[in-house]
Amino acid sequence: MSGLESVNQIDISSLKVACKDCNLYQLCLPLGLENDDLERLDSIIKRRRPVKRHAYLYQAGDAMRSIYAVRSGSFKSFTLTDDGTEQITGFSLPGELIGLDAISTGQHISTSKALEMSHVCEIPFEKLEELSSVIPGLQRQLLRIMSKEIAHDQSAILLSKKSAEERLACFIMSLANRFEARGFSSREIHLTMSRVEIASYLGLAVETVSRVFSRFQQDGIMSVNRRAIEIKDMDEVHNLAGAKPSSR
Amino acid sequence: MSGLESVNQIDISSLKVACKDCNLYQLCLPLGLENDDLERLDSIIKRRRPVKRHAYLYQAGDAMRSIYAVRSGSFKSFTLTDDGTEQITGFSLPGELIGLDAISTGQHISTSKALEMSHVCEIPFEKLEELSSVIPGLQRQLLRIMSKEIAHDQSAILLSKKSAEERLACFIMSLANRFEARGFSSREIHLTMSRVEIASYLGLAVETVSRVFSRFQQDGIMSVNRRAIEIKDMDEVHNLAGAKPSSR
DNA sequence: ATTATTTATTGATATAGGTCATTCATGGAT
DNA sequence: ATCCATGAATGACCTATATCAATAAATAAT
Repeated sequence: MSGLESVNQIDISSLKVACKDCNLYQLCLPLGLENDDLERLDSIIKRRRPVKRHAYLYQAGDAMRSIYAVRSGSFKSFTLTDDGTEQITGFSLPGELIGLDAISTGQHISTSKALEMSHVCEIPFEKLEELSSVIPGLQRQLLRIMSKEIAHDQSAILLSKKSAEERLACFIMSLANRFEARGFSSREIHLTMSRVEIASYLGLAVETVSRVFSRFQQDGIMSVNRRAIEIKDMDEVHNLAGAKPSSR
Repeated sequence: MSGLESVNQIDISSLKVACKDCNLYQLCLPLGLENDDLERLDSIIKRRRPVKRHAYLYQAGDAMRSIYAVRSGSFKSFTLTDDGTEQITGFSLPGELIGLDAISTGQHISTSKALEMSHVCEIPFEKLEELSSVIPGLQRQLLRIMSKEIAHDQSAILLSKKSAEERLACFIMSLANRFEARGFSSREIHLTMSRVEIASYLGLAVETVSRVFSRFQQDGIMSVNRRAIEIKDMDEVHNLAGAKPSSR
């Protein structure tokens, strides 16, 4: 297979899938839309483009013109400290929208970077706003998605009150749930992010993340082989994740 | 002044202020709306009601029918652990909307409780949704407010990566900024929440919050007298808040 | 294939912040 | 005015997790 053919294949696979044929339909923005409405939404989606591993979707400070729906792959969102350290605020999976935090200021406040070869649908925000005032179902779904993001972020705020074990269990649990909703196994998880990235997101040291993974494995809760996780005792992960920090 | 008159007064002060006469106009939902549109929004706001100190606006599990705009006073949002400990996820000041996290599920996932005698405007969500598909400016503003909430929550996620001093500085800084936007002093702050509540929000022990406040006072950064804070060195608070956790 | 580089694990030690205990202040109730 | 209950501050001590250091395993580069 030549390089050129390969490029064509990518174009085909990434450009030709309309919302109505997308398997993420019921997780993504088009949920609830039918026929005409769906096609109108489809028509404003400027292009479905591939994003290479480690490529930026946008950077903090960029003007926000579009939001993005992840079609395949995964992304991390982060800000940088003065000394250049990444502060990861979240990970995005297929069907999730990226860039919603920038609507209010019109400028991206965080940077979004692909963790692996990924594809996104670019949705020009101005057109989306216009369209959603004409299509009630679209407005509805946009509000619901944003509300879900708020709810998710608030549960992430609770992380700062939890122990290292609880944090990691919450993280794995969240991934398992999200994978399951996407039709993947919730037991076997392939992590696309490094230990450093997990640690940054959870507010822990890398070494602590490693150690807690090892402990989980020793306790038979999950098997851990670098980025391949297999959850053996889902109930226990659930318990650990749900277990709230001790009170006095 | 008799009790009855007092009640009437409350009714007058809380019921008679239309959005167009509200001093929170430019911070709240009506921003950008004019004349007719503004009055239409005003007409769906079911009632402006007083909420006594320690009274609930809603509780986790309640069906979400309305969202609320704080007119005066302040609120805390929290969930409970198994053992009944409050996990505070945020505080709400005048002009801010409460309940946005419940749109996605239609059920409140957290409880909202007044920290002091407060007033809210109750906005039936169904009607708001209808109205915002007719009034583009309203849709716009609703999206902007939700986006701002997402951005704010994401900055709160960063707390779990910070030291106790940084967390408290961030907290004070956020309050100062929000008060300033509301036309209050950003230097002299009256905290309406207890040390326990601050500690819960920041994921620290009460004692740590006390100690850090004392340290801030010793260092001449602020004067602290129970709930009365006076910021002496705003730059230093800013530095501490902005100072990102050390990297290796 | 071989070497270099990144990523992950594990151990030893240090420390920030938690926990327990006591005292002091404050504001509401009697 | 006095008492009581609650909230806040401070000290002594301990523990969870960070930091430093070394090694191993897995990719990437030559």
